[in-house]
Amino acid sequence: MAISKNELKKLFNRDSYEVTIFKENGYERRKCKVCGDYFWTIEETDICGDTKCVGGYKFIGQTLNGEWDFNEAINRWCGFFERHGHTRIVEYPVVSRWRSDMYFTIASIADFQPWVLNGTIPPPANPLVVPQPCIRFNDTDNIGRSGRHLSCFTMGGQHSFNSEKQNLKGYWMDGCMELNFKFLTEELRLKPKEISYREDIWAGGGNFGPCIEAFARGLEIVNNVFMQYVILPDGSYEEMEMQVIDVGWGLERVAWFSQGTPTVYEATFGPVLDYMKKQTALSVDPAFLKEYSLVAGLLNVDEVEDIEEARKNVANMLNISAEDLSKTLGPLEALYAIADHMRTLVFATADGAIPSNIGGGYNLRVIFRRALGLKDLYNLENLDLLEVCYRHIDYLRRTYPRVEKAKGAIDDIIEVETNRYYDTLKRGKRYVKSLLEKKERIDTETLIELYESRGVPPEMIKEIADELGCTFKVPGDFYVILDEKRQQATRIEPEPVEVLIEGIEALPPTQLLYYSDPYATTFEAKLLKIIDDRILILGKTLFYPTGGGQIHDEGKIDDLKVIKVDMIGNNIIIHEVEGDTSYLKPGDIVRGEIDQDRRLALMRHHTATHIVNAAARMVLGNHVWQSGAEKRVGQSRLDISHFKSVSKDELNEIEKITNQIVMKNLPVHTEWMERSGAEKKYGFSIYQGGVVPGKEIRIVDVEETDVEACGGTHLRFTGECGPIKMLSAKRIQDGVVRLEYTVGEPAVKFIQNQEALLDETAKIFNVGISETSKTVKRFFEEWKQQRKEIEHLKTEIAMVIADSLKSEFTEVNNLKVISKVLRNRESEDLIKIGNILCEDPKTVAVLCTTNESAEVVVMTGSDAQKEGVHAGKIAKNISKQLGGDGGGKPDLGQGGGPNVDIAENVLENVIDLIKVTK
RNA sequence: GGGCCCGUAGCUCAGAUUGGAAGAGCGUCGGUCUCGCACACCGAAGGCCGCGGGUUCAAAUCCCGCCGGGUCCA
Repeated sequence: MAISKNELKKLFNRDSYEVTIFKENGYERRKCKVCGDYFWTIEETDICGDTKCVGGYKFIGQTLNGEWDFNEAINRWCGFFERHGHTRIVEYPVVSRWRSDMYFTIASIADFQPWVLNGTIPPPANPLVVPQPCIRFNDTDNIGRSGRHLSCFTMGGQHSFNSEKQNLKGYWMDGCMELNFKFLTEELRLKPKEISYREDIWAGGGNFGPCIEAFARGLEIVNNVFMQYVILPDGSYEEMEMQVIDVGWGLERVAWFSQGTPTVYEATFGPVLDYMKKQTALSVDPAFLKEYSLVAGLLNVDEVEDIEEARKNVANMLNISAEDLSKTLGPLEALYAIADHMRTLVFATADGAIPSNIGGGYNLRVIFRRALGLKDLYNLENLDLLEVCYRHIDYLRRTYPRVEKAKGAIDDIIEVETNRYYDTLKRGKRYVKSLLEKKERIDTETLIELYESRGVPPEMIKEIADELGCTFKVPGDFYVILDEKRQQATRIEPEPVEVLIEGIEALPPTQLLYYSDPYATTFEAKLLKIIDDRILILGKTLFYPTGGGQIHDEGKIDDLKVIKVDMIGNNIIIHEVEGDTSYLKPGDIVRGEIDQDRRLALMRHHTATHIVNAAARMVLGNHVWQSGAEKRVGQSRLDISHFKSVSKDELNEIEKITNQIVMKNLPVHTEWMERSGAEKKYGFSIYQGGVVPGKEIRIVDVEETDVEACGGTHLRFTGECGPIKMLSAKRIQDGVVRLEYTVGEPAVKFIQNQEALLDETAKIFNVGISETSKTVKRFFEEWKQQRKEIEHLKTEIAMVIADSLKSEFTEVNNLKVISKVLRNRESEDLIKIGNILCEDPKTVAVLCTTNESAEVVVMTGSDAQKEGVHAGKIAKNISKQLGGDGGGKPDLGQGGGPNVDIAENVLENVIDLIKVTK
């Protein structure tokens, strides 16, 4: 960002922050003597109220409002704002499929980005509140230990939108702070003097604005953010057209504050944590826990350099050693973390995310493995993670009924992931053990390889080394080196070059004829523009452009062949044609005709894709989401999220169901709908294909089967698909399975081809098709059998030949040199013969066989080697003479060359050679 | 989306840098021992070195592509 926070601060002064509620209640502006920030208070104090500044939490053990549990906190909070003119909207999924720039919903405002904030569509209500479950993975190390960090939390989004252009009029700072004050005093029953408000700046995503943090009893309860300015590319800034109140209440935190429990976890996980404590028979002295939690607010890796260091300080304050502190709290912190991690997994699974090694799935895998690791570290055998998930579901569904959807897959996911984790551990341990036993030095390079490729952290190596009694020290800079390596690896990818064709901005959007009648083949249209003599832009068109995973139509415009169709800019379709366009000029009426066979094939594949998607969900479970697709003429593919490979049986089942849907001949309805209306009616599962831009979206509804937002061309009835033949299911990534299939005529052709292959195979063996596999198996077995027999026979032949050669030696320097050219043998045979000959240690065997080329094997007995005869060198020399090359070791040399004819001659001179090459 | 690692006997893996005879341990089967079993000892069987190309006289080994699995990160 071009402007620093300090520079931004200068833009706002006392007047920027003094809202009506401050004036009315006599709040005065003061400067905090600890942090130096300005804040507003009624009290005679010069400390702002932040946890750090007041020296820890002051609300633990106190309640004011009747102890709201998690669900009640949400209802109370929503209820308050509903009574004060807000509409409560249904929360969005935690998996942010409507956005391509993030995997998980990280804040309530994300629900409205980009479509609402950029003015494409109006907000669903104004002002509104939404209890939005969010997932963040940036503080995982703190979870369980800080007492307040969570990987999944509910952000109570309080939003008010202001835009003249769109005629949106909500409240701004005065109204916001009034509501804030009211909630804190009337609902949470805080006294006005207990509340202090700190001035700050909020900046993010190219926007910034003032914000006011509310503190009470040593806890920041909420940050009121006012999105007001946008930063321009040149570093300057201007007022946003749409100004938004973005207040994100941490509703877990509200529940915590209301109950005054030692940590946020007790307040949030309710019965789940009780169950976990009971299962593990874990208890910590409540008095100690309270004392600890009062100062635990100071533990925060963000603001304290080193969490270990911070813990030492806390231990000091409690008058115990850091080790004792860890020992006492470790297991409890593990429970907290496990509870948090499983809750995140529940939410994510309910919305269709899956642990994997890619994308957001990796974060899920990491936290799940962290949970398993903690469970093992503290020997929490009686803790059944699946049961923890079920209890979370049971508790959460009171507010979020949709978490029930996690039930379908979470048992399988946990089983698969658990096995994977322990398999990896086992493999890693075995490997490290073998390294250590071989007494190999484990240098930093090996450490990095172990970590990055085998998932073995250095700490584990240390553990294994200790077990084996080896010495091993984890280099202190290990993670630093890793970091550096990563920074080197991260290159900034070049922005995709925007294809901007000059002069098209002025053109109106092309009228899309393919939607009104996808079966139409000809049309007439006015030519608006010709670019580079090959790109035509028409006023309207039947040609479908590449998009939404469906490739473009082909056909003719007049007599020009259309080879490519794309949509650019503001819904303008460009046709790339082949041929002479010189006769055309803008304003001409042209006649278009699309290739109907191709279009129909594409429609069959597209409608079939929706059917396959639905069938996959039926067979594999509701966690299945589309994660990519490509619809072509001959065959198509659909990538789905699934946590293991799809078996052949499952694929067959999918194939069966898809064809049943086809045979039912269900109607396919298409309809344009307003975005939020469609979301309300069908839910977020309509975004199977990912991001769909625009105010209005097109809904494709395959009756009783599948509803998706989709811009493709579709059939009227499923029966028109014809046969759907599933071709394959491959796991292209962990967590993603690619289904390939073909539809209609190409499906028939494929089946016929398969049959032909089988026929051909059966014919070779001269058996019926039903006998083929049996026969092939028998042939393969026999082939192996006979190969072995040949092997034995070769050995016997070698013995015979060796026997006959034994006496054919020439004595040189007390060595027995045997050289012989054999016909039609293999070097393998020569080695066998040589082996027998060299049982006599004085032997030097030089053997050659001639087929299309000559192969040479030279072998030496032990005495010959002692004399310095080098088989490899001799083989090399001979092979070179034969026009090739060779080499080898002192006892065995091999080589060969193409000059078969002179083999005899070359070997005749071998004796001289031995003398020379000694 | 990017990077890295691994596919060799039923299982777990060596061999790969430096191309030159496919190995070990466990398991299986047989034998010795025993009334019998286990142990111990002796022996044997068991390999399209993931698949397909390329380089080479020669590839488990080097290069390219594919398939299957694993792992670290944005």
